[in-house]
Amino acid sequence: MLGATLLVDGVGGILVEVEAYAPDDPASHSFNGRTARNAAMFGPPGTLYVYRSYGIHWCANVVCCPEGVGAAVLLRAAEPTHGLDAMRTRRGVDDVLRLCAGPGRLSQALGITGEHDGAPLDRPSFDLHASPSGVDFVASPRVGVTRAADLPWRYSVRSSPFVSRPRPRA
DNA sequence: CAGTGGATGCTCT
DNA sequence: GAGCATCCACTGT
Repeated sequence: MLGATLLVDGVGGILVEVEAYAPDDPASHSFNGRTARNAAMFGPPGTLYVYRSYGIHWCANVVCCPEGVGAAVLLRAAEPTHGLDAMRTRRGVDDVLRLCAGPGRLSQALGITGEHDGAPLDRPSFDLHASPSGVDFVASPRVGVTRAADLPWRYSVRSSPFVSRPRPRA
């Protein structure tokens, strides 16, 4: 996922920070099995899983495992490349470094909401372009999780200024 | 810069 | 009724 370009209605950028959530992972929404909320996590690869965070924000994940497994990758940050004006309007922020730096911010900038939960990414209005090979990345602990906090499953493009805070080491 | 607290809704106990 | 895979504004150095 790192280095891939994700666009929603032509607006988006290059993914520079993601987090993995596995089915046997106490921090994963799928840990206690399938429910109404997490059903999209059990869909086929390429399915979008969107949930509401802290009552306010939307957070977007991409299913990257076979159907029925219940695993997904949280999209945490992107480097804005397409539709900067639309993103600035949606975010109410001018600084390009803060448009997509964080899962709630990224979803807001790309216009992703609960209506997109369960949507397939290989169809309009989405565009997902594969990353170039050989992306240089760093692994670090996941942000904001209390269970399985030791797993270094937050992956960031090394030295990218577009990642969220707290900034990963090296 | 670091630390604190409020907003706010839904899921699961 | 607790607990969030968060963000922003505000405080004090």
